[in-house]
Amino acid sequence: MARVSPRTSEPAVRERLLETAAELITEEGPAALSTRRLAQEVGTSTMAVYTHFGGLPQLVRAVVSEGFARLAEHLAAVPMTDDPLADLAELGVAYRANAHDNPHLYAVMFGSASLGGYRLTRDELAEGRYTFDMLVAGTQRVMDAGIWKAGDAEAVAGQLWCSLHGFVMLELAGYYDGEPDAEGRVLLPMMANLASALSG
Amino acid sequence: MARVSPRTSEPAVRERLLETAAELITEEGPAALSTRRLAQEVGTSTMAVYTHFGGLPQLVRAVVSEGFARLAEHLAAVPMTDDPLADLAELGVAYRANAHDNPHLYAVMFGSASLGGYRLTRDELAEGRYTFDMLVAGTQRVMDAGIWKAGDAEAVAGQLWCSLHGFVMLELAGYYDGEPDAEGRVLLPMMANLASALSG
DNA sequence: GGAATAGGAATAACACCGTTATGACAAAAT
DNA sequence: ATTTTGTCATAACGGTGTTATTCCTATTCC
Repeated sequence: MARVSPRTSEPAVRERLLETAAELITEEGPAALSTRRLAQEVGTSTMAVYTHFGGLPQLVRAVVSEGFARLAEHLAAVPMTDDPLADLAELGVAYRANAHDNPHLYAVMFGSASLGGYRLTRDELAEGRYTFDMLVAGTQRVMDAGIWKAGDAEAVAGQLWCSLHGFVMLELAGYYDGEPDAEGRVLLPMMANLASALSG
Repeated sequence: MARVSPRTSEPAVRERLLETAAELITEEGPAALSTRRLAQEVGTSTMAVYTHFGGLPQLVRAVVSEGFARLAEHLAAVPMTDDPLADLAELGVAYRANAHDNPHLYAVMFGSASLGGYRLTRDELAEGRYTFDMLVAGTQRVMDAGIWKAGDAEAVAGQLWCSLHGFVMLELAGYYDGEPDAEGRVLLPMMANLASALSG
């Protein structure tokens, strides 16, 4: 069984592997993450990756899991006011901001092709759906306030998610590079337009 | 200078490398593409990749370029009727169909993180924008017919592209796996909803 | 026609990668 | 005190992209 703490209060190797791996992906991209580089960075041997995670793919999955947690934190940090529609827009802004702060990590989270081309597991999909649930809740609030006509909040939030995710991915790919104010001139109008489609 | 044809009418090695690389990515994923595997498949040595393309990344760029060409073909094959709105919907359906037929290739085309984490060049972005231009033209037709209120067709098409791309990416990642009729229940309603926001 | 030349391709090597087997070592459990 | 168990270091295996070198062949020039 896992040693609780080896007397010394140093952070466990597992934690440091996770943190450093996330750092490497975030700062230098997925290609910079290798067992040898990681082991050197943490100050251990490549075996640590296998004793603690079972292999590099599983470690990446753990990093992805933390990425979803960060995203959830970003979204949860958005304050709820008495203007549900503005709150929903802020949710979109926070969603994009998180992807911008961790572009490589975001790409790994949703980019099914990267890092050996593994597919997301049921659990990872569930973590993504948790993000989606926040959009559903925000949409439901707008409907409950009578700003949008009542309807299938999941379907509407799904459309919202597609637009958000698509915009973020295109932006990360390099489109909108010549756009100085993508948030004000693309993201917000997009959400406003979706809103107008459902108002009344 | 490049030999025009070595007397024999066999397809040039460069062409076969390109075709086989696209096949490998399409059928087995990006991870299956390696210089040695490719050389063996084509019946040459790994050096061919370097003499013809300069390296694996450049070859991948060439494959991506062909992927954009395929996408353009798919979209150009959509017949234009006297119902511009229906045509635009068909454009979206064709867009998704192309991504479904070549999921790995589509992911490489837009997945900035995959295969060594290279960034798209200006030229590749331009090829993607050509796809975008088709959406702009389709949108313009709807506006010209008076179905949508006249306005910035580029902005509207951009929103359309975000939604389309986001939906396709999420679908390829595994969300919507439990949805038997994603086209009818997600994609088409999404486009219809965007349409209603702009009608009048 | 023969020689010079240039470009394509094969071989082998280098450094790196993920992974695994082996063994040493220290902390728990008995 | 001894056994057990989890952790990590070392070294090896097969694989990767890339490069230098060499050979060969087809074109080009005279």
